[in-house]
Amino acid sequence: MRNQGPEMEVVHLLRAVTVELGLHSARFASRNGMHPTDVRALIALMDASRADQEMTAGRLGAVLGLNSAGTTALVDRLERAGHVRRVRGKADRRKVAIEVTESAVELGWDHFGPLIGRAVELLRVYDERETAAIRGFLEGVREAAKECD
Amino acid sequence: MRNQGPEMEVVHLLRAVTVELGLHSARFASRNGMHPTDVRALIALMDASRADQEMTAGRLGAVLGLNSAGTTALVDRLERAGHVRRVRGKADRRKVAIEVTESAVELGWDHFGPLIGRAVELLRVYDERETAAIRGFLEGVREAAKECD
DNA sequence: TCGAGTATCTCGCTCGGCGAGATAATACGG
DNA sequence: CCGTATTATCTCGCCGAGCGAGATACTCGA
Repeated sequence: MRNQGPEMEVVHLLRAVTVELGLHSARFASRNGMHPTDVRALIALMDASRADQEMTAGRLGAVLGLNSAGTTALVDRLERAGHVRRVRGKADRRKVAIEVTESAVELGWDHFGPLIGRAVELLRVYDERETAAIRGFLEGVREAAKECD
Repeated sequence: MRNQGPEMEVVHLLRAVTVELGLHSARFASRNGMHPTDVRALIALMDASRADQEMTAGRLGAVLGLNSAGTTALVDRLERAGHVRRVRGKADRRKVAIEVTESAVELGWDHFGPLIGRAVELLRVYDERETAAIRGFLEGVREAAKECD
């Protein structure tokens, strides 16, 4: 029942990929004296900056599943390491916007750039229908993971 | 330079999938009073059992990147929760083989089964060439993550 | 202006993981 | 066989990430 069609091989492969990508992030973390949570925080911050919306301390904690105390400690760590700046909200001065520093972006690019480059190379060999299949499968899994709660 | 061809969209999508799968594991962990590391340990143990090779305490710690003290604490936690059994090695009595209990397997299947089922469904709609593309891309990314260290 | 609401921070604590070293079992040269 | 080096795991003491509770600082509606 819980056994292998040929599809299960791909499912295990996807899981292996997530494990390997997790280890890749962990190497980045330990090389820079950071913890897994700090890396997740930087990724969330860069995502927000790419979407051109400001990330406050509270929203960051919510995304990472931390409470306010843990979030403060996290931002303290990142700020002490120079990866992040606290900027008091101009409109609402209770809020604290968190901005990644240029040095943190460089650091991240140095580590993740080569991997991203190779992934992009991989995609070049596929035609439109194959690329659509890859995109469709990934989107489907993302939705499924969101909904199977 | 570090900007968007249409390929970058797929790369970001893959990253989003790993984030979502991570959150799915985290839900499993918190629902069962476990920590992320405990879930990773159970996955490693089930992988080993699927490959029909015994997992010792030391090997488990190495896979997870824990030292011996942390590994002992981890196995203590899992054993206390009834997810795992310690079995002294028969050939080499220094070694301690770790076996997942049937109840842990059931627990894992209850949580991950639906997601796996939906992923398998997704794959059914693709023909052989599309499936090969998905497999090829995932294998390529796995290799790239391993090699970009 | 006052009080309710909201965003962040401080304090004290728990517990996962680490380093160092103890213990137990095996391997191996003499 | 015996003693010593080696290997696998465990024990002890400590550090630090993250939590709960409550303090602080700011905003907004009445």
